[in-house]
Amino acid sequence: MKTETKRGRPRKFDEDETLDRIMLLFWKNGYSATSLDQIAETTGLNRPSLYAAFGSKKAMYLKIIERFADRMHTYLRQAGMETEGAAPRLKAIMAAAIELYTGQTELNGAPYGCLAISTLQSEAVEDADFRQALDRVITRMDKGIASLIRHETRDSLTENEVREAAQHLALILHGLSIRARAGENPEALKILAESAVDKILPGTSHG
Amino acid sequence: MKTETKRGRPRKFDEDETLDRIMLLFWKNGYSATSLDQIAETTGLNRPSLYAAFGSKKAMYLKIIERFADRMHTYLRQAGMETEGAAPRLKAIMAAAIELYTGQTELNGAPYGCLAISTLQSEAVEDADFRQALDRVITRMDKGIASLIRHETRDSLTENEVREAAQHLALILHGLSIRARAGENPEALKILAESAVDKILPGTSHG
DNA sequence: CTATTTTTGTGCGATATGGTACAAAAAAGA
DNA sequence: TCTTTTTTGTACCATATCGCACAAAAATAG
Repeated sequence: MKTETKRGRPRKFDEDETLDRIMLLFWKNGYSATSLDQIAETTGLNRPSLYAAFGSKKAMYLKIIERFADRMHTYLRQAGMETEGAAPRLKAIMAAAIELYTGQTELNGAPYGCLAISTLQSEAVEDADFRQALDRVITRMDKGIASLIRHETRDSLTENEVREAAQHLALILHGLSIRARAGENPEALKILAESAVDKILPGTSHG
Repeated sequence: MKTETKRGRPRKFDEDETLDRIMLLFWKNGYSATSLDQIAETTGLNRPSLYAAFGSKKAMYLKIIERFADRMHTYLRQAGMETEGAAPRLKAIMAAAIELYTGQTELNGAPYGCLAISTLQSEAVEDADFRQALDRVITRMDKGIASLIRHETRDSLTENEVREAAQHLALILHGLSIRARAGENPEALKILAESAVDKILPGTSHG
């Protein structure tokens, strides 16, 4: 624990809180439409301080994406642990994701969808770093869901079935993020998510 | 047919070809990251001409989105008519969409995903016109797929089953667009799409 | 108290931005 | 030919953009 041993003038701001504010800006406007002036205003910092702390606008954004992905991971994992069985856990995870997408969590009170899905795409062609960040987020979601399915359905599914079901559910989830940002009804999205799990997870009763 | 009856100086450019070039720019860079200078350069027109012909940057973009949705509609409809039966038609449509998303059509030779899904989202929160445009594109896709399913499975499905399956497939399709723009393998996406149809369409054999 | 280190804040610089005024150009009408 | 209409192209405007010098400020170390 290294505390209070730094030499120079102390920082006037809390780094985590500042990153949260910047995240909300990027989440609302996207990357290109967010300016350093806006960031400076909502954080109360001036540009040189921002630049010194986080580097360029791009570095700031990519750091925030990574941070978001981490938080999302733990948030969804936690949501999945409140029930048992593959299908119920998957449904709980998807319901939790939809709640976040539609602005019903403390992380974001507005229906902005998934930060990565909503804002990374438009920049993904011109800049390879953005494209890779997007692909990492997707792959991470695939693997996370696959790991849950694999764990909950020991030996009853082949590895291919597990991975395929996980990708199908991730595809659905990303589609739901888009609809959340398009302003669609949260409850309707939850119903879609539930029935999607029933259809996609092998061995579940098909209505 | 009113031709060659206009009074003033003739236009130096073909409107359709020009819109195509602008579309590709927006498709690549997104809305905010595309400048009028870039548009002027790739079209060979200067800004006043562009402005006179299409209005503001925003009007230009929204017109191009609408035009894209129309083309996509006819393109997918045509792809679906080359087979018979609900599942084969849906698979053909999804395969065609993936080919377009991954840059294997003459409309776009690069893997940019769906123009609307890729570029509309980031602007959808700040500007209600963009959000509505996004929602229209989504709803149109829902209805198009539902209409096909309804037509191909007369009486064997309830209206609710039809609409739900259509929305599930649209969700998958939008997820696939994201993955295409993220650079994922087109053949892998096609396999995912095929198996998704098998799982989602009621009454199809479940692997 | 002095030197050192780090952050802050003012201010700037070079360029890019969306949009437009205005005159020249190119067609048709009379 | 002379007017009218429409498009073109130059030049411009006000502002916004990202990024950075540079000195003052605020802490610690000796």
